[in-house]
Order: sequence, then C-alpha cells, then structure tokens
Amino acid sequence: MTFSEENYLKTIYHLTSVSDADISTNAIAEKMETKASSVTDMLKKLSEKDLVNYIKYQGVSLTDKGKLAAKMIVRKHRLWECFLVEKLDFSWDEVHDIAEQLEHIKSEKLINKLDDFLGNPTEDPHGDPIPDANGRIIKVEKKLLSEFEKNQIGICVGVKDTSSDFLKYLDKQEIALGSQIEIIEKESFDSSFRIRVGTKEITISNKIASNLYIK
Amino acid sequence: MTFSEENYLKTIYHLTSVSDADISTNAIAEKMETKASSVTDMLKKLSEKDLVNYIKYQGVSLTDKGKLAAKMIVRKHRLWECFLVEKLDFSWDEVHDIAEQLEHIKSEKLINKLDDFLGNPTEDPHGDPIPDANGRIIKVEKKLLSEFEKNQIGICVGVKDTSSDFLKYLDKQEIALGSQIEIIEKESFDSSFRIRVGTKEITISNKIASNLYIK
DNA sequence: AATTTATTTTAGACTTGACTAAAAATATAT
DNA sequence: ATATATTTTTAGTCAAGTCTAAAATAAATT
Repeated sequence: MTFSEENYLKTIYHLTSVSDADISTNAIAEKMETKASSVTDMLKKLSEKDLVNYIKYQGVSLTDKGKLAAKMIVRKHRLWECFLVEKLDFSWDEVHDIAEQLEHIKSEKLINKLDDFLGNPTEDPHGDPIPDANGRIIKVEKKLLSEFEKNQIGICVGVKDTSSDFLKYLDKQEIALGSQIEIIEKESFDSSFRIRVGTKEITISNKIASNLYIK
Repeated sequence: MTFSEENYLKTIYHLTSVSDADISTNAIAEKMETKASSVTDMLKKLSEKDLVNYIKYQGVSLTDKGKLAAKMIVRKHRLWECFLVEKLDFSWDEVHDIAEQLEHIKSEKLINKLDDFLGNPTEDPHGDPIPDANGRIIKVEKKLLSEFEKNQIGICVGVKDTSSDFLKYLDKQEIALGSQIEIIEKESFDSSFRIRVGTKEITISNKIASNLYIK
C-alpha cells in the first residue's frame, strides 16, 4: 500500500467516525486539501483493491478489510505520538506532523515491539484510543465539556481539536489530561463557562468547551 | 528532498567512502539495483540542486552540501538502528530494512532528541560511526581481521558486510562487538584462520575474516 | 416539472521516477 | 590506428498521483 492510499483510508476512517453515513467525495477532498477529481481517481483504485465500497455519485465507505487497514495506521500514528511525548519529551502540540510520517513505516514487528516498549498504552497524548494489534478499541465514555451543567465536576480525558494552537492555549490555562474541572457557572448569553481547574478559576468560551472531553 | 534523492545521495556517499575517486553511473546503478539511464536522470537533478558535481561521462562526486545531506541521512539511519537494538530489543541482523525507512523521516528536532535519548552514541550496532548533528564523525582506527597475523589479539569493533546472513553466522559463532579475538593460526593454503573467541576455538574462512573489523 | 445550482466524474495534461532501445562517447584490443 | 566492446547518455514510454476544464449526474428551487 502506498502512502497516498494509506492517507485516503485514514481520512475516510476519521470522517466515518464522525458522521457514520457514506462519505462524499468533496468531504474527502476538503479534509485532504486536494481536488475532488483526485479523490475520484483514488476511490476507484481503493475500490479495485476491496478496501472501500464505492458507488459512483453515491459516496464511499470502508470495507472490513479497509477498516482494519485504517485502524492499523491510526494505531501506528497514536503509538508513535506516545513515544514522542513519553520517551522523547515532546509536548502534545508538536507530535502530530512527525507521527503523520512515522505512521507509514512498514513493519508489524516494529509497531508491536514499540507497543510493548511503551507499556501497551490504550490512549494517545490527546486522549484518543489506540487500537490493539487486532484493531480492537477500548471506548471510554466521555462527553464534551459544553454539554455539562453548573456544579458538575469531571476529569479532562481528551481533546477534540488537536491543533497546535488549541493545545498551546490549554497549556497556558494549565488544562491537561487528568485535570479536574468544575463548572462554576454557565453563561446563558454566550454559552461561555466559568470553571475551576485545580485551584484556579477561569472563563472559557463555548468554542473551547466544545473541544474538551470530560468524564 | 524526496526519498529517491536521499537514497541516491546516500549511495554516492557510501561508494565514495570506499574508493575516493569519482563514482561511475554504473556503480550507482548496480548498488541501487536500477538502470544506468535512471541514474543519469537523477544525477542531472541532483546537480541542478548543487548536491553533486556531475560531468557527463566523467562520473560524480558530492558537493559539500551534498555530503552534509548524505551524512544527515546516515546519522538518522544509524541512530534509528541503535534505537531498534537497544530500546526495542531487535537483533542486529533485523534492523537495516526498518532503518532504511526511518532514515527518511523529516524532523531535525526528532533526530536530535532521539540522539539524546540514546545517550549520544558514536557507533551503531554494527560498529559504524554515527555523524553528530554537524556531520562530524569520530573515526576509530580499525583493521580487517584478515590483515592480522598469528598470535595477535584484538577486539571485534565492527563488521564490513552487514547482511543478515553474515550477522546470523556471527551470532552462531558467538562473535559480537566487543568479543576478544586471538589469532591462533593462519592457514597459508586458503588464508583461513584458526581463532579463539572467548574460550572457544573455531576456524573461519578468509571471507569471514575479510568482513570483521578488529582493533 | 422544469430549471438552476452544486456535486461528482471524465478527459486530457503534467511531474516524478522508473524503464527500453538506440545513439554517442569512452575504453580496450588487435 | 582502427575495430570492437563497454559505458553513458538521449529519446521516448509508462505508472502513480496530481491538476484543470468540461461533461454528467444529483439536489435544490421556483
């Protein structure tokens, strides 16, 4: 499988996990910052290889084979992110681009040894689940902070947006995975939140609250 | 720089370290298992980018820029090999192919952090020197076992051939980096050697002796 | 239901890196 | 010194993956 094929599979996998319906050509093109015509070409190729179910004009979904392949790429991506953060001391906003490269390294033995070396983690540095060698995923029940109500308390277990900007903002506010967060007030006008993180009280916009997973 | 360009640079670098003269198109083609015409195409491209000095029909050499780039690839390759052997517990005959992939990962920060994580090693698992971040190499004075004479004693510090077959043979004979080797007898008829490795006495062919570096 | 708008696909072109076959340059041998 | 052999380059082709522009299909609107 080529890098390009792997990237398409991964994109379809991620889009699927959001919407569940068939994925449109345009959605893929937008996410990958490429043109719809290029996507069409690749979908034909992936369909030929039995990695996706593709019907002209109707959208696309992953076959079982395609889904497993996608999960293996995601597995590699997230394990490498763990390695970068835990062993090489990268911060969580720096690892995505490097893991984008590392996820394409082909060696099952390597990834399984890496998995062991890291102590078989179940989540990456952003709280996203890591598929095991068989593609199984442990789902953690979690909700967006924006869905919480006044006086509720939870633990930050993940981020939805993993952009460097957002992650740096969280660092600045001293919000990390494992931080306890208490809703002090929910402002009805703009849906912003007054929260307590550790000992500090801060105000966060609804956009921030809509990108923090809490358990 | 593309994977392909990097591979050509690396090949030219390795061929240069053997012969020192300009490298022929055919030599590159043979080493890379490709065709001379493909090599010619790439040499033009590398020349255009000021990575090699190339004159039609006259052979090729690396520019300073090209040599530094090549050294950085070799640095990455050898650091990843160290990682695989020392941290992930691969054996020295398994790491080459994986490192061939990992050497193309683009991130200076990554490789320097990896270097620190490994304790800034100066040699890879086969005894080959690892260029530092500036391309500097610590040269260890070493000779081939085949050049030694009867009754001389040395330490195995490297291998010339790094093929899996050869390395597995060494494992079987319990010859590793750091092993003490004593020449008991040199057979003049076939230039084979009777040697003592640790407590064992074994006979090795001249071909083996010509691929073991001793200090 | 007909027409406009948006989406998706096709057709054809381009780039990279490879190849084959033929031509050109260099090296070797008689 | 010329003929032969080898090496290297050129010219043209191919596949992968991308693009633009145009055509086909589907969705939305009046």
